Amino acid sequence: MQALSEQEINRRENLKKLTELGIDAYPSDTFEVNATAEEIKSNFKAGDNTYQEVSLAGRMMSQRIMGKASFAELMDSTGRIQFYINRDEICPGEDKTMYNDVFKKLLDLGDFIGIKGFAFYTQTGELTIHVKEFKLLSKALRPLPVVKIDDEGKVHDAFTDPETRYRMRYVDLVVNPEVREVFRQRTKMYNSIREYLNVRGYLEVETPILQPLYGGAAARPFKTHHNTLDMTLYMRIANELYLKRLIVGGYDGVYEFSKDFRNEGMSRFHNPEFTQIELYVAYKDYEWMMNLVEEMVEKVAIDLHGTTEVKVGENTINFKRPWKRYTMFEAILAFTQIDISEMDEDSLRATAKSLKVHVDGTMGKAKLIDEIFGEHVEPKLIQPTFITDYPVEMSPLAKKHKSKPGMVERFEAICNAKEICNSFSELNDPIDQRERFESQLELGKRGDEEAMVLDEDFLRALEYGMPPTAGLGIGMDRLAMIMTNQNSIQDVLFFPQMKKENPS
RNA sequence: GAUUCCGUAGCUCAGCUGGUAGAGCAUUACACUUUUAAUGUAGGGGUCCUGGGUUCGAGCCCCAGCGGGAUCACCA
Repeated sequence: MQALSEQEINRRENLKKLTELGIDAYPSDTFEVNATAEEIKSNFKAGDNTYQEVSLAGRMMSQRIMGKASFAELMDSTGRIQFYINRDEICPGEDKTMYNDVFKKLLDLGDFIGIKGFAFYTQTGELTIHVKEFKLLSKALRPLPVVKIDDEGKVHDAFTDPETRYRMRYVDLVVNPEVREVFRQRTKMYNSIREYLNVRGYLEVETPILQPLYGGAAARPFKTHHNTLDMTLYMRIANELYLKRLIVGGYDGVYEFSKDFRNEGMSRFHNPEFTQIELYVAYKDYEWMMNLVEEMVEKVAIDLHGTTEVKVGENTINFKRPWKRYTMFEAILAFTQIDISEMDEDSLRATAKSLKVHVDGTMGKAKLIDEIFGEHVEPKLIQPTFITDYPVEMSPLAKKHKSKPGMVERFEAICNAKEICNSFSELNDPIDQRERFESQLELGKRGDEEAMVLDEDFLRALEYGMPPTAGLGIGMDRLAMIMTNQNSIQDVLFFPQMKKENPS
């Protein structure tokens, strides 16, 4: 253990002195709370008879001691409120210990206390709790960063170091209320989606995270081992194949908020564990699903912001239906003025080169189209936009297009230049599915580490028959970044993955 | 993985051309019964990320490592 800092030593000494005074710094009894800072602030008016016997609990975040009276701030989960303490009211008798020693010296910033008293306005007009008694609820042995806000609302000495904020999120949450709000919004987003789907009768389910075969996406997995069964297990990269098994089993609609794991690079858009929601609905197709996505995401925006407009960085994104729809070819035509819909592989490669897109010899038709799109279209799609009809080679689990050869019935929604969802009419032809898996195996043999593996049990399930089904995956972290205007995935994950901390 | 910037007190940050460590807040002591970035006075607090090197002398220059951010590449 590292040597204690001066302030940590002081706090430990204060703890000892409190114990000597017979004060338990970590009492076990409940402290009854009957009001919150926010509630009092929004409801109390001077002269009211309300809030005259309040009881609040939280951390003491600042102290302004003026001799025999003091002002301090209490922060509970709803916000901060000032309180006032007067020596002779706290200590009516001869013994002034509770004020002179306990309040003024032995309490430290960050300690949890409970206060009882009444609400009033000070001479300067600040809503304040006049404290009649207080109680230490839990002592903080480490000092918090001190962030101050002046009367113009300017923040001084903000706690901003990203490394410390992510490693010690608990501290970040204590001192940065806007961070607490981001995660409230994230939960609200989940609730909004859950509500939308539950109302429609879809069943929220749980499927295995530890899987004997990883499937449903193209990615490298985390590998682990079960001792008793002596078998290799993988952390799921997607839950698609399990949810489809449930559709085979007879449910009309199933969804799961799925923590998925991919053993790949990290960036401000990528964390090794991340969350997708996947939804599968029987007897529907991708056109139907497009309407659902529009409606559901529009609802999320309204539930979070009261409007369909959301500010993200420099942009204002409007989720109001209907969203723009392009086929892949139309989108490329619109942004490059080149019609590639009739091109063979050679002219595609030439076109890609002329557009300064990176090409190499291993790229097939599908990959070339994808590169052109990624380079020249995606970065320009700020407002929510559907891109439909992808080449079959890139979508081994999607159904072939009903009228366009070589294409599958698939769409992605792009927003703020990033994919936020991926969806298709699910492939339910077991023979076609086997062939697609087999061509994936070929890719794997040629060294593609992300190629899908063949899942015999999934094929067996399809052979029992899966109804026509529309499937959807939404990257919840990406959506949260947009909905809460955060620049990095680390800012919408409580505990983003970090390297090992320095031992010093 | 590549490039680039960064790492100094509990927090936020200065630190010049290499000359022996600074500020504000926090902390300690005293004063102060309606303050609010409270105030006044006086003090204490440092493995300058780690390890090497150059130098009479390194927070600063060089090399290596660790950690973080940004950008790029693969991917959601």
